[in-house]
Amino acid sequence: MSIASTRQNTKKDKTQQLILDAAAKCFSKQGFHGTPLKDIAETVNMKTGSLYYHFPSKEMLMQEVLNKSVQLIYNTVNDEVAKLEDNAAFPELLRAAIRGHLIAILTYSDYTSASIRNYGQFPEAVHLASQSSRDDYEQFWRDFFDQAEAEGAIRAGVDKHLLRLTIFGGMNWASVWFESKDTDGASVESIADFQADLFLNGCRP
Amino acid sequence: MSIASTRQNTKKDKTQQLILDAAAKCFSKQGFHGTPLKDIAETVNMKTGSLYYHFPSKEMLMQEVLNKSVQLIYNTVNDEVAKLEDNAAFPELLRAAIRGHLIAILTYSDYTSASIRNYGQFPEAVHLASQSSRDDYEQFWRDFFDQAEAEGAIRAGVDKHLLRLTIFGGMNWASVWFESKDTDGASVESIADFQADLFLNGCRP
DNA sequence: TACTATTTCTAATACAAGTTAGAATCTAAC
DNA sequence: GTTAGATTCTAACTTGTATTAGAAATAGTA
Repeated sequence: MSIASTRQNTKKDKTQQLILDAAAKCFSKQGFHGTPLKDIAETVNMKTGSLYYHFPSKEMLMQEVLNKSVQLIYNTVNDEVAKLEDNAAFPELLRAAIRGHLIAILTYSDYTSASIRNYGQFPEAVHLASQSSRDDYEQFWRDFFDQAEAEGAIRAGVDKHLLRLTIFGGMNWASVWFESKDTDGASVESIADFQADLFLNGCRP
Repeated sequence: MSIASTRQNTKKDKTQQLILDAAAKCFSKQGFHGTPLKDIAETVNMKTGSLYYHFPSKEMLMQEVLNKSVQLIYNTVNDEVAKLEDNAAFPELLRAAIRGHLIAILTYSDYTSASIRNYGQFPEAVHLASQSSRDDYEQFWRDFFDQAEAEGAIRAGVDKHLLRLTIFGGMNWASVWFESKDTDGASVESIADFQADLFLNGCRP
């Protein structure tokens, strides 16, 4: 209802996007409660009150940022997986899914880390508004590991639930440490390859 | 200067601990900026102003919570590792270190998730005050993997830096999802065993 | 140019929150 | 029981912030 459908190129939509971008950037750095609307307004060269012509409340702004974040991640993961051959095996699929998740998280880091870092803290209404999208994405990964297990691609005795949560942790945590290393650090692809390899094969010789 | 030394059993120290506990609980749930002092005061049946008899500012409260959090984690990890035989091999050591980190994170979850979840958001002064402790703990893990590599316990080509960051992610993320599952979910020990096994051997058959 | 709709600004409101000073209360020792 | 010290409360002050209503300005159109 909010991302794909409001893609007209009217001037109004354009400034709405600018405001949303500014909000994502501020929220990601200072948190929801730590960000005054004044900061967001200044980022787009506006006065605070003017924001209300485009958004009904600060909470709604956060809601849009969170929704867009989930959409971006889900779409990117789907894209990366879709690039593979139809008969791709589990290791390739996992590598692609991790790559997609990391690309989204680290490319659109304003949106995703605004969401990931402060998810626990914003109001219940914001949580509820993104619940179904997040459930969909979670289900994607559930199905993914279910199928892998059915194919015998996962070692017996491995708890799929903990597996998914641990992999999520490894990926999402990257949004915390990745940033100061714009050029010198590892590339997103190489991080994805590393993590996929680690989760598949471990670090032992 | 703050944790071990102020362990007298005077009434003053006791209420200071109560306030610190309340602050940790509130901060962990609502974040630093999202927590009014009123909430902390009510948790210990006080009026807001009375807190200032024990703490000079809200920021200092956060600082103490963060410091205690780092200490708790580091100490617990050391304890778990120290329980092992002197000649314990890398897999056992890693399992113990992960167990310690998770025990700390999930047992003292008020303190640790107050710190982990909002670390990026609180004022610079708070960051600086905990910098050295955090550096020490990070160095512990660096040394740990350096030695493992020297012993040939880590597969050639595995990036130790990414390895440490990814393992940290897997562990720290547990502070986000672990909580509603007090009894029905996996125990802390079993989570630690699972994660150690995953990072060591991967999930493939 | 004049008129209308869109967008932004100004200024005020209302309330919440961190902090402080001094009064009030409680505790414990003499 | 009185008194001194420790602890908490009351009541203010100041600042900041989300939100709103209406004025001003801008842009587009006939």
